[in-house]
Amino acid sequence: MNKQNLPTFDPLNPLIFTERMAQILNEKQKELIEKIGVIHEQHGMQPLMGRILGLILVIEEAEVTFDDIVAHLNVSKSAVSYALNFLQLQRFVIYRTKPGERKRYFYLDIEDWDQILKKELCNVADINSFFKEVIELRGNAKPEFNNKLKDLCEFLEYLKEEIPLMFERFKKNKS
Amino acid sequence: MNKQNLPTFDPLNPLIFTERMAQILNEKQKELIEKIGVIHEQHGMQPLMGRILGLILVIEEAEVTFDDIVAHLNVSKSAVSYALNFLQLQRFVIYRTKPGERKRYFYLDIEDWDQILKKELCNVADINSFFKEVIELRGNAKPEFNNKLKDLCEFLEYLKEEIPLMFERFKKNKS
DNA sequence: TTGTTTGTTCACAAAAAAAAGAACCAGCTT
DNA sequence: AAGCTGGTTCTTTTTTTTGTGAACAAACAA
Repeated sequence: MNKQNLPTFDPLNPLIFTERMAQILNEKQKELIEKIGVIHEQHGMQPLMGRILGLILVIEEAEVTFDDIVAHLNVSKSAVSYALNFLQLQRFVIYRTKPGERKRYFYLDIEDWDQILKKELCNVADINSFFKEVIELRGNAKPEFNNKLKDLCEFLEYLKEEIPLMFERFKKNKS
Repeated sequence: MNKQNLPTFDPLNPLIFTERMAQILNEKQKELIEKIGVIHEQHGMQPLMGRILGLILVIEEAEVTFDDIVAHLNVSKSAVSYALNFLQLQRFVIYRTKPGERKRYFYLDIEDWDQILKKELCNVADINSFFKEVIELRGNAKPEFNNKLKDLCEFLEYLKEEIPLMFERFKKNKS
Protein backbone atom coordinates (compact mmCIF):
# COMPACT_ATOMS: atom_id res chain seq x y z
CA MET A 1 0.00 0.00 0.00
CA ASN A 2 1.33 3.40 -0.80
CA LYS A 3 0.27 6.97 -0.21
CA GLN A 4 -1.76 7.15 -3.40
CA ASN A 5 -4.18 4.56 -2.00
CA LEU A 6 -6.72 5.54 0.59
CA PRO A 7 -5.98 3.59 3.76
CA THR A 8 -8.83 1.42 4.97
CA PHE A 9 -10.63 3.08 7.85
CA ASP A 10 -10.20 1.39 11.21
CA PRO A 11 -13.40 1.84 13.26
CA LEU A 12 -11.55 1.06 16.48
CA ASN A 13 -9.18 3.93 15.88
CA PRO A 14 -10.67 7.28 16.80
CA LEU A 15 -8.26 9.24 14.62
CA ILE A 16 -9.52 10.63 11.40
CA PHE A 17 -7.24 9.59 8.59
CA THR A 18 -7.11 11.61 5.44
CA GLU A 19 -5.98 10.56 2.02
CA ARG A 20 -2.66 12.37 2.54
CA MET A 21 -1.74 10.17 5.44
CA ALA A 22 0.65 7.27 5.55
CA GLN A 23 -0.62 3.76 6.16
CA ILE A 24 -2.49 2.87 9.31
CA LEU A 25 -0.23 1.07 11.74
CA ASN A 26 -0.92 -2.44 12.92
CA GLU A 27 -0.41 -3.61 16.48
CA LYS A 28 3.03 -5.09 15.87
CA GLN A 29 4.21 -1.84 14.39
CA LYS A 30 2.84 0.23 17.25
CA GLU A 31 4.51 -2.06 19.74
CA LEU A 32 7.83 -1.85 17.98
CA ILE A 33 7.64 1.94 17.84
CA GLU A 34 7.16 2.01 21.58
CA LYS A 35 10.04 -0.37 22.15
CA ILE A 36 12.34 1.68 19.97
CA GLY A 37 11.15 4.75 21.84
CA VAL A 38 12.01 3.17 25.16
CA ILE A 39 15.52 2.17 24.23
CA HIS A 40 16.16 5.65 22.98
CA GLU A 41 14.84 7.07 26.24
CA GLN A 42 17.19 4.78 28.08
CA HIS A 43 20.00 6.26 26.07
CA GLY A 44 19.06 9.73 27.18
CA MET A 45 16.78 10.80 24.35
CA GLN A 46 13.38 12.36 24.93
CA PRO A 47 10.44 9.98 24.59
CA LEU A 48 8.74 11.56 21.63
CA MET A 49 11.96 11.80 19.68
CA GLY A 50 12.63 8.12 20.11
CA ARG A 51 9.15 7.27 18.96
CA ILE A 52 9.48 9.47 15.91
CA LEU A 53 12.59 7.55 14.92
CA GLY A 54 10.65 4.35 15.54
CA LEU A 55 7.80 5.56 13.37
CA ILE A 56 10.10 6.38 10.48
CA LEU A 57 11.79 3.00 10.73
CA VAL A 58 8.56 1.09 10.90
CA ILE A 59 6.34 2.65 8.27
CA GLU A 60 6.67 1.27 4.84
CA GLU A 61 7.30 4.66 3.23
CA ALA A 62 10.30 5.21 5.52
CA GLU A 63 9.40 8.88 5.70
CA VAL A 64 6.82 10.92 7.56
CA THR A 65 5.25 14.32 7.41
CA PHE A 66 4.61 16.56 10.36
CA ASP A 67 0.94 15.57 10.30
CA ASP A 68 1.72 11.87 10.10
CA ILE A 69 3.52 12.18 13.37
CA VAL A 70 0.74 14.20 14.98
CA ALA A 71 -1.82 11.63 13.88
CA HIS A 72 0.04 8.37 14.45
CA LEU A 73 1.72 9.31 17.67
CA ASN A 74 -1.21 11.36 18.86
CA VAL A 75 0.74 14.33 20.13
CA SER A 76 0.47 18.07 19.79
CA LYS A 77 1.93 20.08 16.96
CA SER A 78 4.19 22.00 19.26
CA ALA A 79 5.71 18.84 20.64
CA VAL A 80 6.35 17.58 17.13
CA SER A 81 7.82 20.88 16.06
CA TYR A 82 10.23 20.85 18.94
CA ALA A 83 11.19 17.22 18.50
CA LEU A 84 11.77 17.51 14.77
CA ASN A 85 13.95 20.55 15.19
CA PHE A 86 16.04 18.71 17.70
CA LEU A 87 16.32 15.60 15.57
CA GLN A 88 17.41 17.68 12.60
CA LEU A 89 19.96 19.54 14.66
CA GLN A 90 21.43 16.25 15.81
CA ARG A 91 21.40 15.03 12.21
CA PHE A 92 19.15 12.11 13.01
CA VAL A 93 16.65 13.13 10.35
CA ILE A 94 16.58 15.33 7.31
CA TYR A 95 13.71 16.27 5.06
CA ARG A 96 12.94 16.64 1.44
CA THR A 97 9.98 18.21 -0.28
CA LYS A 98 7.98 16.98 -3.23
CA PRO A 99 7.21 19.04 -6.30
CA GLY A 100 4.07 21.08 -5.88
CA GLU A 101 3.85 20.40 -2.13
CA ARG A 102 4.90 22.52 0.78
CA LYS A 103 4.94 19.62 3.20
CA ARG A 104 8.21 18.27 4.46
CA TYR A 105 8.96 14.57 4.32
CA PHE A 106 11.27 13.63 7.14
CA TYR A 107 13.45 10.59 6.79
CA LEU A 108 16.43 8.97 8.39
CA ASP A 109 19.79 9.97 7.11
CA ILE A 110 20.61 6.29 6.76
CA GLU A 111 22.29 6.74 3.37
CA ASP A 112 25.57 6.89 5.19
CA TRP A 113 24.63 4.71 8.12
CA ASP A 114 28.20 4.57 9.25
CA GLN A 115 27.53 8.06 10.58
CA ILE A 116 24.93 6.62 12.94
CA LEU A 117 27.43 4.12 14.21
CA LYS A 118 30.17 6.64 14.51
CA LYS A 119 27.84 8.69 16.70
CA GLU A 120 27.26 5.67 18.93
CA LEU A 121 30.92 4.88 19.05
CA CYS A 122 31.96 8.39 19.90
CA ASN A 123 30.21 7.77 23.20
CA VAL A 124 33.11 5.50 23.88
CA ALA A 125 35.46 8.25 22.88
CA ASP A 126 33.69 10.62 25.28
CA ILE A 127 34.16 8.22 28.11
CA ASN A 128 37.79 7.90 27.25
CA SER A 129 38.38 11.63 27.38
CA PHE A 130 36.94 11.68 30.90
CA PHE A 131 39.06 8.77 32.00
CA LYS A 132 42.07 10.67 30.77
CA GLU A 133 41.13 13.69 32.80
CA VAL A 134 40.66 11.46 35.79
CA ILE A 135 44.11 9.97 35.39
CA GLU A 136 45.65 13.43 35.14
CA LEU A 137 43.99 14.47 38.34
CA ARG A 138 44.44 11.36 40.45
CA GLY A 139 47.00 11.11 43.20
CA ASN A 140 49.20 8.13 43.70
CA ALA A 141 47.54 6.46 46.67
CA LYS A 142 46.17 3.61 44.57
CA PRO A 143 48.67 2.73 41.86
CA GLU A 144 46.90 -0.53 41.00
CA PHE A 145 43.68 1.35 40.38
CA ASN A 146 45.49 3.95 38.31
CA ASN A 147 47.09 1.24 36.23
CA LYS A 148 43.79 -0.46 35.55
CA LEU A 149 42.43 2.88 34.48
CA LYS A 150 45.37 3.39 32.15
CA ASP A 151 44.89 -0.04 30.64
CA LEU A 152 41.26 0.76 30.01
CA CYS A 153 42.20 4.03 28.34
CA GLU A 154 44.77 2.34 26.20
CA PHE A 155 42.27 -0.20 25.05
CA LEU A 156 39.76 2.50 24.23
CA GLU A 157 42.40 4.27 22.15
CA TYR A 158 43.12 1.04 20.38
CA LEU A 159 39.41 0.55 19.76
CA LYS A 160 39.08 4.03 18.32
CA GLU A 161 41.85 3.29 15.87
CA GLU A 162 40.64 -0.14 14.96
CA ILE A 163 37.01 0.60 14.35
CA PRO A 164 37.48 2.66 11.20
CA LEU A 165 39.66 -0.15 9.89
CA MET A 166 36.85 -2.55 10.59
CA PHE A 167 34.52 -0.42 8.52
CA GLU A 168 36.93 -0.70 5.64
CA ARG A 169 37.48 -4.42 6.00
CA PHE A 170 33.72 -4.93 6.09
CA LYS A 171 33.14 -2.90 2.97
CA LYS A 172 35.91 -4.69 1.13
CA ASN A 173 34.48 -8.02 2.21
CA LYS A 174 31.07 -7.09 0.83
CA SER A 175 32.16 -5.92 -2.57
CA MET B 1 46.96 12.97 52.11
CA ASN B 2 45.17 9.94 53.39
CA LYS B 3 42.32 9.19 55.73
CA GLN B 4 44.48 9.07 58.81
CA ASN B 5 45.29 12.77 58.47
CA LEU B 6 42.72 15.31 59.47
CA PRO B 7 41.83 17.30 56.40
CA THR B 8 42.40 21.01 56.66
CA PHE B 9 39.18 22.83 57.34
CA ASP B 10 37.87 24.91 54.49
CA PRO B 11 36.04 27.94 55.89
CA LEU B 12 34.20 28.49 52.60
CA ASN B 13 32.71 25.04 52.78
CA PRO B 14 29.79 24.80 55.18
CA LEU B 15 30.11 21.04 55.63
CA ILE B 16 31.57 19.70 58.79
CA PHE B 17 34.31 17.23 57.99
CA THR B 18 35.18 14.57 60.49
CA GLU B 19 38.37 12.61 60.82
CA ARG B 20 36.74 9.59 59.21
CA MET B 21 36.20 11.40 56.00
CA ALA B 22 38.10 11.13 52.77
CA GLN B 23 40.11 14.06 51.52
CA ILE B 24 38.48 17.38 50.82
CA LEU B 25 37.92 17.85 47.14
CA ASN B 26 39.50 20.66 45.22
CA GLU B 27 37.74 22.66 42.54
CA LYS B 28 39.12 20.64 39.64
CA GLN B 29 37.91 17.47 41.23
CA LYS B 30 34.45 18.83 41.91
CA GLU B 31 34.21 20.03 38.35
CA LEU B 32 35.23 16.69 36.96
CA ILE B 33 32.73 14.89 39.17
CA GLU B 34 29.97 17.07 37.76
CA LYS B 35 31.13 16.48 34.21
CA ILE B 36 31.22 12.75 34.71
CA GLY B 37 27.79 13.02 36.27
CA VAL B 38 26.45 14.85 33.26
CA ILE B 39 27.71 12.39 30.70
CA HIS B 40 26.16 9.59 32.68
CA GLU B 41 22.89 11.49 32.80
CA GLN B 42 23.07 11.89 29.07
CA HIS B 43 23.39 8.15 28.80
CA GLY B 44 20.21 7.67 30.77
CA MET B 45 21.60 7.31 34.28
CA GLN B 46 20.23 9.23 37.22
CA PRO B 47 22.21 12.31 38.22
CA LEU B 48 23.31 11.24 41.65
CA MET B 49 24.44 7.85 40.42
CA GLY B 50 26.66 9.41 37.82
CA ARG B 51 28.17 11.74 40.36
CA ILE B 52 28.84 8.88 42.75
CA LEU B 53 30.79 7.13 40.01
CA GLY B 54 32.62 10.38 39.39
CA LEU B 55 33.45 10.71 43.07
CA ILE B 56 34.89 7.25 43.27
CA LEU B 57 37.01 7.84 40.19
CA VAL B 58 38.29 11.16 41.39
CA ILE B 59 39.16 10.65 45.01
CA GLU B 60 42.59 9.36 45.70
CA GLU B 61 41.37 6.44 47.80
CA ALA B 62 39.27 5.19 44.88
CA GLU B 63 36.61 4.11 47.34
CA VAL B 64 33.92 5.86 49.33
CA THR B 65 31.74 5.21 52.31
CA PHE B 66 28.08 6.05 52.54
CA ASP B 67 28.93 9.08 54.63
CA ASP B 68 31.61 10.28 52.23
CA ILE B 69 28.96 10.49 49.57
CA VAL B 70 26.50 12.28 51.81
CA ALA B 71 29.13 14.82 52.78
CA HIS B 72 30.93 15.38 49.49
CA LEU B 73 27.90 15.34 47.28
CA ASN B 74 25.71 17.02 49.84
CA VAL B 75 22.69 14.79 49.43
CA SER B 76 20.36 12.96 51.76
CA LYS B 77 20.98 9.51 53.14
CA SER B 78 17.90 8.14 51.44
CA ALA B 79 19.08 9.31 48.06
CA VAL B 80 22.44 7.69 48.63
CA SER B 81 20.90 4.48 49.83
CA TYR B 82 18.76 4.25 46.74
CA ALA B 83 21.58 5.14 44.38
CA LEU B 84 24.03 2.70 45.89
CA ASN B 85 21.57 -0.14 45.75
CA PHE B 86 20.98 0.56 42.11
CA LEU B 87 24.66 0.82 41.30
CA GLN B 88 25.31 -2.46 43.05
CA LEU B 89 22.48 -4.16 41.25
CA GLN B 90 23.87 -2.99 37.93
CA ARG B 91 27.30 -4.19 39.02
CA PHE B 92 28.83 -0.74 38.70
CA VAL B 93 30.11 -0.83 42.25
CA ILE B 94 30.79 -3.39 44.91
CA TYR B 95 31.84 -2.95 48.49
CA ARG B 96 34.23 -4.39 50.95
CA THR B 97 34.49 -3.91 54.68
CA LYS B 98 37.54 -3.37 56.83
CA PRO B 99 38.38 -5.39 59.94
CA GLY B 100 36.78 -3.91 63.00
CA GLU B 101 34.53 -1.55 61.03
CA ARG B 102 30.95 -1.90 60.03
CA LYS B 103 31.19 0.72 57.33
CA ARG B 104 31.09 -0.32 53.71
CA TYR B 105 33.71 0.90 51.30
CA PHE B 106 32.25 1.14 47.85
CA TYR B 107 34.52 0.93 44.87
CA LEU B 108 34.40 0.41 41.15
CA ASP B 109 34.53 -3.10 39.92
CA ILE B 110 37.31 -2.07 37.58
CA GLU B 111 39.35 -5.21 38.23
CA ASP B 112 37.83 -6.66 35.14
CA TRP B 113 37.25 -3.46 33.28
CA ASP B 114 36.46 -5.33 30.13
CA GLN B 115 33.08 -5.93 31.77
CA ILE B 116 32.45 -2.21 31.76
CA LEU B 117 33.19 -2.04 28.09
CA LYS B 118 31.16 -5.09 27.30
CA LYS B 119 28.23 -3.37 28.97
CA GLU B 120 28.73 -0.30 26.79
CA LEU B 121 29.09 -2.40 23.70
CA CYS B 122 26.01 -4.46 24.35
CA ASN B 123 24.09 -1.25 23.73
CA VAL B 124 25.12 -1.75 20.17
CA ALA B 125 23.81 -5.28 20.35
CA ASP B 126 20.49 -3.97 21.67
CA ILE B 127 20.15 -1.62 18.77
CA ASN B 128 20.88 -4.42 16.39
CA SER B 129 18.11 -6.60 17.78
CA PHE B 130 15.65 -3.78 17.18
CA PHE B 131 16.87 -3.23 13.65
CA LYS B 132 16.30 -6.90 13.02
CA GLU B 133 12.74 -6.66 14.24
CA VAL B 134 12.23 -3.66 12.03
CA ILE B 135 13.48 -5.53 8.99
CA GLU B 136 11.16 -8.45 9.73
CA LEU B 137 8.20 -6.12 9.91
CA ARG B 138 8.92 -3.80 7.02
CA GLY B 139 7.06 -4.02 3.75
CA ASN B 140 8.76 -3.80 0.41
CA ALA B 141 7.90 -0.27 -0.64
CA LYS B 142 11.43 0.98 -0.07
CA PRO B 143 13.89 -1.73 -1.03
CA GLU B 144 16.87 0.65 -0.98
CA PHE B 145 16.06 1.63 2.57
CA ASN B 146 15.61 -1.99 3.56
CA ASN B 147 18.96 -2.85 2.06
CA LYS B 148 20.74 -0.06 3.89
CA LEU B 149 19.17 -1.35 7.06
CA LYS B 150 20.36 -4.85 6.33
CA ASP B 151 23.88 -3.63 5.66
CA LEU B 152 23.85 -1.83 8.97
CA CYS B 153 22.71 -4.98 10.74
CA GLU B 154 25.34 -7.05 9.06
CA PHE B 155 28.02 -4.66 10.11
CA LEU B 156 26.78 -4.70 13.67
CA GLU B 157 26.94 -8.47 13.66
CA TYR B 158 30.45 -8.31 12.35
CA LEU B 159 31.35 -5.80 15.04
CA LYS B 160 29.96 -8.04 17.75
CA GLU B 161 32.15 -10.87 16.56
CA GLU B 162 35.25 -8.79 16.09
CA ILE B 163 35.26 -6.93 19.36
CA PRO B 164 36.06 -9.91 21.58
CA LEU B 165 38.89 -10.70 19.21
CA MET B 166 40.17 -7.19 19.62
CA PHE B 167 40.23 -7.67 23.37
CA GLU B 168 42.41 -10.70 22.88
CA ARG B 169 44.73 -9.05 20.39
CA PHE B 170 45.14 -6.13 22.75
CA LYS B 171 45.97 -8.31 25.70
CA LYS B 172 48.46 -10.30 23.67
CA ASN B 173 50.05 -7.10 22.46
CA LYS B 174 50.50 -5.88 26.02
CA SER B 175 52.11 -8.97 27.45
C1' DT C 1 -8.82 40.02 0.68
C1' DT C 2 -9.94 36.12 3.06
C1' DG C 3 -8.90 31.55 3.92
C1' DT C 4 -5.92 27.38 4.15
C1' DT C 5 -1.86 24.81 4.82
C1' DT C 6 2.21 24.10 7.36
C1' DG C 7 4.27 24.97 10.62
C1' DT C 8 6.62 27.98 15.09
C1' DT C 9 6.62 30.14 19.64
C1' DC C 10 5.53 30.87 24.23
C1' DA C 11 3.20 30.57 28.62
C1' DC C 12 1.38 27.05 31.22
C1' DA C 13 -0.14 22.32 33.00
C1' DA C 14 0.60 17.63 33.86
C1' DA C 15 3.35 14.03 34.88
C1' DA C 16 7.44 11.89 36.07
C1' DA C 17 11.84 11.84 38.21
C1' DA C 18 14.82 12.96 41.90
C1' DA C 19 15.75 14.07 46.35
C1' DA C 20 14.47 15.18 51.21
C1' DG C 21 13.09 14.05 55.79
C1' DA C 22 11.36 11.55 59.35
C1' DA C 23 10.78 7.29 61.35
C1' DC C 24 12.64 3.08 61.84
C1' DC C 25 15.90 -0.92 62.67
C1' DA C 26 19.85 -4.09 63.59
C1' DG C 27 24.03 -4.58 65.74
C1' DC C 28 27.36 -2.96 68.64
C1' DT C 29 29.04 -0.07 72.97
C1' DT C 30 28.90 1.71 77.35
C1' DA D 1 18.98 -0.31 79.00
C1' DA D 2 20.19 3.74 76.56
C1' DG D 3 22.88 5.60 72.83
C1' DC D 4 25.70 5.41 68.75
C1' DT D 5 26.66 3.85 63.94
C1' DG D 6 25.41 2.75 59.57
C1' DG D 7 22.27 2.35 57.15
C1' DT D 8 16.84 1.32 55.06
C1' DT D 9 12.04 2.46 54.01
C1' DC D 10 8.22 5.18 53.25
C1' DT D 11 5.84 9.36 52.40
C1' DT D 12 6.12 13.96 50.87
C1' DT D 13 8.18 17.77 48.52
C1' DT D 14 10.83 19.83 44.98
C1' DT D 15 12.52 20.04 40.56
C1' DT D 16 12.78 18.78 35.92
C1' DT D 17 10.91 17.08 31.92
C1' DT D 18 7.55 16.60 28.68
C1' DG D 19 3.68 17.89 26.38
C1' DT D 20 -0.50 21.10 25.54
C1' DG D 21 -3.10 24.81 23.54
C1' DA D 22 -3.68 29.28 21.97
C1' DA D 23 -1.83 32.78 19.28
C1' DC D 24 0.87 33.89 15.61
C1' DA D 25 3.06 33.83 10.91
C1' DA D 26 4.71 32.86 6.17
C1' DA D 27 3.47 31.18 1.90
C1' DC D 28 0.32 30.11 -1.20
C1' DA D 29 -4.70 29.59 -3.06
C1' DA D 30 -9.30 31.18 -4.10
